[in-house]
Amino acid sequence: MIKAIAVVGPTAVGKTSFSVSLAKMVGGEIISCDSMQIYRYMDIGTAKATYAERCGVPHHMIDILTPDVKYSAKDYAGDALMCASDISNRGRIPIFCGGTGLYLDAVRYGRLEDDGCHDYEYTRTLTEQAQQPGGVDMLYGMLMKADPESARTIHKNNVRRVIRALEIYHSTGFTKSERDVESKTKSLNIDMLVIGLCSSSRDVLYDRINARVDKMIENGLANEVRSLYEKGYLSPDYTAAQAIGYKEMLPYIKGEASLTQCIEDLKTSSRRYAKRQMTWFSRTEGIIWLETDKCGIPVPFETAYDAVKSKIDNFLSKK
RNA sequence: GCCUCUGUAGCUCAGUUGGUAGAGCAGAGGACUGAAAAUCCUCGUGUCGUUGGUUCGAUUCCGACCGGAGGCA
Repeated sequence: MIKAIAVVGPTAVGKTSFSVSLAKMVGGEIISCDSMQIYRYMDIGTAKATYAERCGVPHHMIDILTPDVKYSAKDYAGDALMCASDISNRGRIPIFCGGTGLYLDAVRYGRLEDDGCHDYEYTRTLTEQAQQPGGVDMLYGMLMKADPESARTIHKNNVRRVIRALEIYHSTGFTKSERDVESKTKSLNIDMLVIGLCSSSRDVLYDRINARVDKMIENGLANEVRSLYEKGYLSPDYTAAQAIGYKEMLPYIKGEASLTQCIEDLKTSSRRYAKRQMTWFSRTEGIIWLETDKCGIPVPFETAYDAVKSKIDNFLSKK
């Protein structure tokens, strides 16, 4: 069983600096848990830790793919677990750090074996059917028949998830609900202490987000987006093109919107994203919350660390 | 100076043939097991510019005034 620490929380809350200090404190290495930092050339917009910010602490799962490659939670779970295992074998502590809740859950609870639960031909057909008039209701009707339990928890307008549930049933013969129950009860490969960073107030966090966006612009976000666009990396069907910062800046690069407008949109998207992350992590099992700022000033690491030190010591020493 | 249009939710605007109003966006809350920085769900009382008048009753009709836009001089 691998022992790992995770540092999670909404965007701009201060995960990067906390995790680096923590790594130095406990002798750890960072495993990024971020669906967009895995892509190369997307540095400013994804707020990757700079070389200086890393302070010599090794960072993994960053810059592993070009932005035209599709990646998934399952891929991440496999790759990240290998990293963690390697770090652990070298006698160091793997520290997951990032804001992609699903990826972290995939590491903790996901299934790693490839059991052929994909059928791209099938999902393409369903996606086309969803575009037809009445298609959404038809797909939902199919799901109610195949997997009534999932149908109860998935809203019919959430076409993506309706289709995913249908795909699972179609390609494995098991319903999504059956598989979920199974993965909830299986034994885990990793024991994780999850520390959730949060802000003393919503306003403080939002101020930090807005300021960070302004900083990204200063640091040349527009040029980064332009360069990706020119290389064809922001084609709408790439996962990377969904990244906040890139999709908001694109209208400016294309000359379709003003810079001011795009910056506003980028700030709005980031704030909403932060809210979704907080909702997600508020339901994360065993999470320990830690306030990392007061009145807009980050708390010194030592002060924050003191609040969780005993829990970390306990966790690391228990066999 | 005169004429026309306009003033309704934080923003952009509907609407009420007179019975105190509703969309989109923003905002708030929530869901989430192989696309997740994605996807989806729920939530709408605001001196209807101000002030007089007509009316049982005015945000709606009439007048004046104060903003804004355009036109003529």
